Amino acid sequence: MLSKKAKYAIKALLALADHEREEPMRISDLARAEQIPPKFLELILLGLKNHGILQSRKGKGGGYLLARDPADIYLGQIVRLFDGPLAPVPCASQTAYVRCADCPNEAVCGVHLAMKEVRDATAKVLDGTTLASLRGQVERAALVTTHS
Amino acid sequence: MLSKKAKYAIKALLALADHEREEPMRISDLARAEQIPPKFLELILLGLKNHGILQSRKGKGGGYLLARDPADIYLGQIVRLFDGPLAPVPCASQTAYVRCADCPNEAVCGVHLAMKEVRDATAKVLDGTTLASLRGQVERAALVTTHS
DNA sequence: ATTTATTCTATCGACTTAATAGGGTATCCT
DNA sequence: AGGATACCCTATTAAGTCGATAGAATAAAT
Repeated sequence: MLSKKAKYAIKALLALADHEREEPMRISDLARAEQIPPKFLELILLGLKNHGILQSRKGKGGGYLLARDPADIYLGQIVRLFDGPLAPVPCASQTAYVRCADCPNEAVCGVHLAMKEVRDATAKVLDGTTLASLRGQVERAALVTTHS
Repeated sequence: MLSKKAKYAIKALLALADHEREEPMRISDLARAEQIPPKFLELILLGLKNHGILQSRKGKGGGYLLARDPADIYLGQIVRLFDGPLAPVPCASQTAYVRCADCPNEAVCGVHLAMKEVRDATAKVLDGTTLASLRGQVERAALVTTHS
């Protein structure tokens, strides 16, 4: 399950990617636009900032803006930040591997083998999708919808 | 995250697939072999039985056995049974679709688009893996390990 | 200085998960 | 018949996580 935090984070980032660069957006405006509880969004944006994904400016005219090019912000990083490793089990994680205490030989563990495939498939999608590419997908989908 | 229930279920089912067919296994033996708390495993096997995946026999010489051929038991069904839909968000689920209350147009929602890809990738793996095929993978992995 | 807007810490209730307890019921064997 | 065996079922609990809110502190602009 994707947490609300991760979901809200992606929505907010997409909105920021759509917004003019170098032009900060306020928490309250973002919250209203994306239907997110403002104080909750506050926490999320702060987390994104502390991980170098967002920049912030305080005071009048301040707010949040992307710290990097949208083509350099991967969904995989966002999801891992809020929800932890992509792998369904720790022993199948590439970025946060933890051995199973009980498992005598992970190389011949059915659960391990199957879940490693799941984690690879998930990582292929999320580490292959950037804010920019996702924005492109949304635009193309909007065109299709309009034409019908 | 894969729950312990789902993890234990897969382990137990694999053990049953390895075991001679028509020959029941006791909860206590399965629990010892797979390092699972016996009373917890009891609950899990009962669930599998109530969904037609296992059969049971009571009394002396009783226990649990597979209700179908291992080639007809899909990991996707097991995981869904214990952990719910594979999709990270309800609006991306094929088997348990639920619309997002706040989302005005899901066709152009970035989260929806990305998570649908994740769910499809996950489903491709889990609905493409059976107890029999997984058993095969484990066997092949065991050969490789032995040869080195 | 005052306004604006982010920063930080603490807290809350609701829900879920992993596990255990304990009695009930069906079946087999002698 | 009757005990032993082993599954069946419901309830409970302790711990942890999640979504959300509160409120004061800090920094920047005018």
